[in-house]
Amino acid sequence: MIKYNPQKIEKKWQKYWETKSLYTAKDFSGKDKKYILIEFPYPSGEGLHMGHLRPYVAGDVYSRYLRMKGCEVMYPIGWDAFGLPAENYAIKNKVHPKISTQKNIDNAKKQLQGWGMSFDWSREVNTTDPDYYKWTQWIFLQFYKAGLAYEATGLINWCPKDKTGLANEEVINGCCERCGTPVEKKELRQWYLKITAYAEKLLEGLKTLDKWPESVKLQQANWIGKSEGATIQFTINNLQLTSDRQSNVNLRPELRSREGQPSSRAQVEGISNVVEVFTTRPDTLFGATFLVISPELAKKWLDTGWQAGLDVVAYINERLNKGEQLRQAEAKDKTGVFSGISAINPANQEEISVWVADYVLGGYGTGAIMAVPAHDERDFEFAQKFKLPIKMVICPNYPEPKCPVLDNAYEGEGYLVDSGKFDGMPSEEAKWKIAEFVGGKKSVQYKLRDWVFSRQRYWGEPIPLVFCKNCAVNSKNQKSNLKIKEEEPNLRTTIRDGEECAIVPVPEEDLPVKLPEIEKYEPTGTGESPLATIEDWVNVKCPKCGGAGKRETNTMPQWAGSSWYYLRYCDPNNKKEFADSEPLKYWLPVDVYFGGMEHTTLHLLYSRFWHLFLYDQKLVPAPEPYFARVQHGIILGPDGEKMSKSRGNVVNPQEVVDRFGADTLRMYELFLGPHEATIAWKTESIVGVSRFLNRMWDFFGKYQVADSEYQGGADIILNRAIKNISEDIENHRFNTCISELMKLLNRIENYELRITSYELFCKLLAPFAPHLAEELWQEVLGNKDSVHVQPWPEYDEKLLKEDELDIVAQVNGKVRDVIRMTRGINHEEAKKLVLASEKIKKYTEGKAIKKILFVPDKLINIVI
RNA sequence: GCUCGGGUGGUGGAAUGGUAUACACGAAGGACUUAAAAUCCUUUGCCCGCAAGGGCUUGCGAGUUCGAGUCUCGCCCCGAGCACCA
Repeated sequence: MIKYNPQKIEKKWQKYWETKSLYTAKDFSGKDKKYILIEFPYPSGEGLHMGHLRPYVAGDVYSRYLRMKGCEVMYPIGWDAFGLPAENYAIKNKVHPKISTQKNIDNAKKQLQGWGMSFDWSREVNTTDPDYYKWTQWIFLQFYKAGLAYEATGLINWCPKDKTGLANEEVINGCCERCGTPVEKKELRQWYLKITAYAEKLLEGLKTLDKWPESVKLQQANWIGKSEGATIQFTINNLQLTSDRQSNVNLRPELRSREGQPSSRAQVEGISNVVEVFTTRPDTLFGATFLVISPELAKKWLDTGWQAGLDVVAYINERLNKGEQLRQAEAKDKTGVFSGISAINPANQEEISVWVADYVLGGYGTGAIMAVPAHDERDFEFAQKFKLPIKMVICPNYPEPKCPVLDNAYEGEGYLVDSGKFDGMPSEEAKWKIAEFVGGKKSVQYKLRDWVFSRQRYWGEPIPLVFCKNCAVNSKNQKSNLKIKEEEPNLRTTIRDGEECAIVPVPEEDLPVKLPEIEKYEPTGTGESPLATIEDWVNVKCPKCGGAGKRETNTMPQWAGSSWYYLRYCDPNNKKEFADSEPLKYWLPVDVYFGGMEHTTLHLLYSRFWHLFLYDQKLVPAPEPYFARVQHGIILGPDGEKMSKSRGNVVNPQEVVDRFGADTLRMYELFLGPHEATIAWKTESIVGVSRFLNRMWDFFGKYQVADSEYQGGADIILNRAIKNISEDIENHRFNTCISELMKLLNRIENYELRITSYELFCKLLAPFAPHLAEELWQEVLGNKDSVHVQPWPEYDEKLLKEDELDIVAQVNGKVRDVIRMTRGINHEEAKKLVLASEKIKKYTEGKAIKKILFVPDKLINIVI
């Protein structure tokens, strides 16, 4: 007998599938469409690794299954090819990223084909292809025109190693998501996408995603972080202003928080100087014994004329200069300083002190809080440290003559005490009553920050905007002189090199704005992009007036191209639009999106945002892009630690392919454990799967054309396998699919089978081990077409059940015997059989039988 | 600290409230072989027992139920995410 030689047969069938275009998806076919998506890879120099294998195999098995079920399946692939590694490689080796990227793509493509992936290569996209990023730029301009892309200067996260700004989502534990370097805060001019405008829609949309894992929805909801409360104003008493500001007190700077959104308003107008705070507990207002403002807000006060004590100024500066990581590390020990200012609690008119402390965040709410130490853990700690009054205003029980002395804050609900006319009121009810009483306004706050969208790096999509001084002047003249009807509604201006410039979007017909060829890719580190040094690219005719303009030199983050790639797959070669509405209508939404947890609050949130925006622009047919999401756990190294080069525990999938073949690799990966679990790779266990495939080969090798008509109980075994495997694939429980296949072989090995049963078994194997199944189907069973276009077997309900089965006999819930009975036996007869059992008699002898429970075709329980 | 997941043999893991430990790895013994590898057969949760057989067992403790790995409550441990968000 010829031995199973995976290397030989796998190459053969991969070529066969390619020439037959077996996996090309047709638009508008009459079949039930299924769009299966995996997160497209970054083509790195290292090639693809285990982290790619897991979702891709899962998606492949599912796609192959659905095709056999008769669906029109699109399982596309592309390349998320912009990004730092290619650029860093270019800096080191003086190779243009375009070239190294192409090399890596070719290599990765070979790998994927070697794994037997049934991707539709005719729809391949590449984010660095100008025909692709033309549309990334075009979508950016739609954001711009809608007022959702804006420029602002603010304190942003800055990675000192990658020398670029980062979005909030890219900071993991105070470190850069890419390189792990501690992130710094830097004051920079940046482009933002106003994702906060979609906070509510992003949150609401989650409720419609029934087929998403709860954990993913929860994580996104937490990240958006909605809180409902009230803003309340406190009057300040004795704010010292510098002499030159004394006469014209107007402390209302264009206050924008560190990421550009409007935040704190320190209104010091006329006689009444006011601090506004946000609280979710207005019911505790009578217990507010001091105010705390964030260093960020304090700094703004300083900048607008507040004359604070030297110690206060020193504290503010010290805190603001501290790195994010250090600030976080010191979080346990509260710091702060008395500002010298006092304020009036609007509920009881008591004078309270105002403090500056960095446990209050500048970028959230108003940047200032009312501190209620009795009912907030953090305020309590601060009050204890600085010996500030702690006044209890909520008691868990009422009426209670005395509230207990607190050794920590009571944050629960209860009844009001010491709160004037509100005494005795339930705290829940008091919330809005007190807020109203002091003229507070309802307010909703989100943790979500606007998305810092510009990067100071070379290898990304140029932001397609031009700055024009001339246009800014023209626009002013138009405005002041003639009231021209055609006034540009969207014309906004910015300051460049100290001069006001109009922001002019590059017209659609001039897109894409291509990345220029360049000598030096090094980031400048100053916050300027390396593109800024290329004079003849930067200097450009203004598309509006034809005068001298300058290009925006920042590029987009890697998340830009990946925020809409799944749309392009629907219509990858469209020259006129990012995708035509008809194929979009046919394919969307993505039916199942396989991917990793690490993207939950990055790509998965960003692309939902883009999609919701495009929906509002009537450019996509539905508000949510992904109908179902399936997340996988990471595969650890054999030592149970995360795979990493420095640890030396990296298992390269290629080694497994070379030794055992792709089918073994695929099946072992699935067999490891539940798809969503984190599991260590165990090289010595692979032989189990390899042995199975070898036995499969031998089993089919015994096949003879002289097939027997009678195959005994094999029909029941096969039918049950069809049912179990189908259900497990539908539920993405791939590990039990593999054990079902193994069980099937174990049970059926010694039967003589009909040819149709061999065929059936082969089809069940096809999604998992596509090469071996094809070999058996065509070469052994002698079929002329591919096994992968055969209809998936259906099971026969009648054949699932055997005529005789084992009924469990219990006494007091403990199994004492197993008795063979005919199917459908009734209570009376089953009872007789059980009571006649010697084993049962032993337990029931001399005891009174209280009752007998009967579960048809399952068990009998005798209670004594 | 808060929010989610989890804790089942030597290991990875299986089990619509109904025979816990399927499937696989490893281990032990045997067959084939000059030998080894490969392959095949047998055993393999723990304890007592020569055996027949019996008892115990899903992190710990309680509860609901005829019956709990599965449901409820409390505790312990592990993993992930967020992290002073007022």
